[in-house]
Amino acid sequence: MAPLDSFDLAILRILQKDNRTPQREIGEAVNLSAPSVQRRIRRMEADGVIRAQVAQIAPEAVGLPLTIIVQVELVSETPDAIDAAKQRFRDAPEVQQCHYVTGEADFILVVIVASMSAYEDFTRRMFFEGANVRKFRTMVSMGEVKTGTMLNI
Amino acid sequence: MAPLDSFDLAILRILQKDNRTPQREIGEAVNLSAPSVQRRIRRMEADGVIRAQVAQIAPEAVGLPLTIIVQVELVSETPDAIDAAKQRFRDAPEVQQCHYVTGEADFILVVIVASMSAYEDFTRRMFFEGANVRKFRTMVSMGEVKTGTMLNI
DNA sequence: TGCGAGATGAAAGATACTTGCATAACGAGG
DNA sequence: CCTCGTTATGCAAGTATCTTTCATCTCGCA
Repeated sequence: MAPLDSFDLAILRILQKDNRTPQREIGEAVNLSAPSVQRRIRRMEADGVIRAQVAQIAPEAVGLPLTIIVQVELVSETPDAIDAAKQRFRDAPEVQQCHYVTGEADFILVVIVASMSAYEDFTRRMFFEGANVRKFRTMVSMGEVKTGTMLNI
Repeated sequence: MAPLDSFDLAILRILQKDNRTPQREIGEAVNLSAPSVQRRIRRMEADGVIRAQVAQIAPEAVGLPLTIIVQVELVSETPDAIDAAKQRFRDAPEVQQCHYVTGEADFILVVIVASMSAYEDFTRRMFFEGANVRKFRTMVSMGEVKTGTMLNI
């Protein structure tokens, strides 16, 4: 995997703001022809530098107004138990983000749901029924101060 | 703002996975012509249902391998103090996500940085120097189990 | 100096996007 | 029950963008 040069970074800076910018326009901004821009984008996609190209949807506009952050602590922390928990969280459609972390908690989840009762249902499926969870702490978001992935590159 | 019908939701389901799917292809999937698909996408952009269309970049590929979740507790919780903190976090390029939450903490931040010393520098700018922060708790991500925004619609 | 790998830009061809227009569906009001 | 106005739709044509090809260039290295 070839390292990224300053052209690649300049292209990424544009694409992470708006990936529908025409290649011609990107080329003008970075001093490269449109085909060159395209080849670099393709290479970065193949290398996994660009993970996906997506539309970001406002959750409240599609009936999912609740964002909840959850700290999860496991009972058993054997590798198998941790892998099982990871798989469980990965497969849950309500889970937007999940991090395995150091510190007092084992996992931090960002969950988006339609209502509190939907969240209650989620906790039952995820944290009870032999789920190896010692305890979990719920923090309800009262406001999305900042969202998205705008890397500082 | 017109409510979303099942066509809109079907289009969103496709776009949040891959927004470079051709409109013709989307049209075939949802039983609509390409121009209709386009008009619906434009309307949802104008209404703010679609917030942005972006490329998702792998942080570690651009020299930002550290993801850190921070719980922040303020000293003063007057509206002015809270707004000041929000503005501070919003303006910091290292902050990817910031939620104002209920519970023991006031804010949850997701911070992406190049190194621990970059994080230390960040904490000095954000949490010291008269920043109205009583305490903050750092949790370093040992693994991104799941990332992104794939709403369950 | 000469070679080879890799990247580049110009141009042509293919694909996708956009617009104009006539028609059809839906509601509100007579 | 009908008519009208509003809105959404598909088709077709025009425009812009993307993609491929190919000749050239650059750079590292022998």
